[in-house]
Amino acid sequence: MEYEQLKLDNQLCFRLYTAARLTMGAYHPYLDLLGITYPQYLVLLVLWEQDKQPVNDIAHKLFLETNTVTPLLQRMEKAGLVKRTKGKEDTRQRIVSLTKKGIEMREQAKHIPDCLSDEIIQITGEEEEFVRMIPSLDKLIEGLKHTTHNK
Amino acid sequence: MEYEQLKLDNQLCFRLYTAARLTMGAYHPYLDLLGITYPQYLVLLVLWEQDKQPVNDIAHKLFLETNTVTPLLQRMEKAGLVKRTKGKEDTRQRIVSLTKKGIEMREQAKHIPDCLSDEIIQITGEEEEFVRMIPSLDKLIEGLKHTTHNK
DNA sequence: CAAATTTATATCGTTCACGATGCAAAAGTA
DNA sequence: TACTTTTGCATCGTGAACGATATAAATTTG
Repeated sequence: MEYEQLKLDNQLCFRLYTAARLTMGAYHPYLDLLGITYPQYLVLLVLWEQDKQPVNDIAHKLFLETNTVTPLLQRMEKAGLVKRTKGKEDTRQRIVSLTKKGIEMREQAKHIPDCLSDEIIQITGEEEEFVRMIPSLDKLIEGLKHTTHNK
Repeated sequence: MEYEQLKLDNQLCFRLYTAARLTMGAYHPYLDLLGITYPQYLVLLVLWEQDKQPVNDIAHKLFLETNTVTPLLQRMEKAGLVKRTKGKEDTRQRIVSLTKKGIEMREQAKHIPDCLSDEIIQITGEEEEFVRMIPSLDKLIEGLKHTTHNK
């Protein structure tokens, strides 16, 4: 049993990695209709809650690096979802704001979370159990932020 | 409250996505010492449990597509961790086997899971709570496999 | 057995994710 | 005020992830 810990079956991270990918897969049909990807959907969630934010704020809320978010925003700008303007007080900043198209997409996206819940319930007969993981996941995320590499 | 469901705070998938990325980040310092990435580590876990498997079996165990795993294996072959030989009964198959270097790495990787557990415990004062998520994650993953897009 | 279909893997193009690095503007310091 | 450091964002290179497509070998069918 010397290598027992190295079995895939014993690994939490592998579950998170897999569950995250498959969940994003489940979003795919809905996001395809809107012509956006899951990370782009996340950016929209952030902007729908509060429009006109600098790149840094968006990256921080998504726990991503700015060098991931910048090209993401460039693609979204090319797709006509957002526009990026120079900051006024701090000209280093790029303020990201929603276009008309980006604002209107909220209405079409409104039902996605419920669609997904329904699908999960229909397939697994469960929902409560998964929602109950949220506080644990938040605690884990909060802890992982203070890991050597994630600081 | 019309858009309440579209808040980042209410999204399970966002937690999974973030937790998975940050957990992989926590593995980073350990895997760097071995010169491998997290997905490469997963492939090694699979091969350490059973050497000499076709690409398809590896992909299936990791819930990945073969067009993700093939380039991954090519990089691992270039790094001298595995070799890929033509299958004998079925010549379409590529049998992936560990090299000496790949076999020996198991010894160096042996303590990684415990190192990570210790780190999590030290930071969050918790471990049980996260381990308790595993059955729920497995149930979720099993369900998600039967989603339209993940079939 | 020959033709059609399926299967195993590979290749290509696009989008993330992120380390390393660069650059200009802002902030701090002498 | 001149100089140094920090900050905000961008660019580049590498490694995933995956859809679409290609190709050859196996399997099924007629």
